[in-house]
Amino acid sequence: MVPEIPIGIVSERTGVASSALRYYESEGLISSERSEGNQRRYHPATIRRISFIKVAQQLGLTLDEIREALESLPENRTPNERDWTRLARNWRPRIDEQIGMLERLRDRLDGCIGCGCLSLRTCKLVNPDDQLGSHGPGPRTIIEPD
Amino acid sequence: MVPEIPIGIVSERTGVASSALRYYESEGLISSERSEGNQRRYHPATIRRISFIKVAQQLGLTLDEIREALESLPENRTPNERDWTRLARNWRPRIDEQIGMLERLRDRLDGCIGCGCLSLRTCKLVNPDDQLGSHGPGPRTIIEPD
DNA sequence: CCTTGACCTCAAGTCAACTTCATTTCTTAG
DNA sequence: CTAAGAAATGAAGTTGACTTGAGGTCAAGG
Repeated sequence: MVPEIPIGIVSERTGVASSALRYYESEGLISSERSEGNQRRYHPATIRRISFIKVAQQLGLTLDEIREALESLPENRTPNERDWTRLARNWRPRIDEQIGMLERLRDRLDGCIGCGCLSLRTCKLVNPDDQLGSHGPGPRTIIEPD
Repeated sequence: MVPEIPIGIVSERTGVASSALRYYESEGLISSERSEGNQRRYHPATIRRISFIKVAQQLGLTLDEIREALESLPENRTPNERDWTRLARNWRPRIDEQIGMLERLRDRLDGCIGCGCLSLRTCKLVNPDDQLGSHGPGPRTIIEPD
């Protein structure tokens, strides 16, 4: 018998509204048991799961993608350190990529917007590798590495 | 008489769909003149403006915020280097902040998610400065500096 | 002149991620 | 035991940022 936490407390602890928690459940991101009177009771590990969801959202992942990531967790037991660490490590490249994108943006914005070249297809910020159209139309630099 | 560019070309050059350009106009982010036959004709400077909008979106700004930023540009003349540079500089802190947030995330994710402390309000990732509730409920670290 | 493709407008639709509402049921402190 | 406050449900509404659709106009090549 694990302590079971009501939705209000989970909401308070995670900063996620109760309505959002119900929504997450309807979307298959989290689960709950029910009390005698049909109210949700959460396993403490669910709080970690919810924190994970929030962090993932900060990274720009959609709930769909997050659910997919969460599906790699074991269902028959409470996820342990190793499980979570594995998940976290998968994000490393994604985080590095985002940081790189922002650094490029920062380092070039002044000169690039300032000089007006942001309007040209030859701009390094907009087309870092000069491969125009290689990934469909439009500026792409900010998303792609040098 | 400045060369006036039709919407399709602007779309092609910026990678923004024509429908989106019309939408931006309806939202007051860009403007256009009209041809004899009532078709939109854009000033070349508008392309730079649109690129700016795209970059700003990458930074997570809403169109509302972007419009506000753009309103600081002069309306009676084509914005020059100085105008754009000033705008770009305003973003510097914002970009730095985002980079910082991601670096903190990267540096702590392994240990933090791994050890399970992500579920606790004392976690550094979730509450870096231990000022619980100082900005409303919920984890905030990823958004705030050390 | 005709056809094709680019444009026009306005209304409505879409998608993600929730929130709000109305109504009913639990749970718990006094 | 009772009243207040927390929770449940299902449907509908919201917000941001566009896209799609219907029905009509414009512009250019053959």
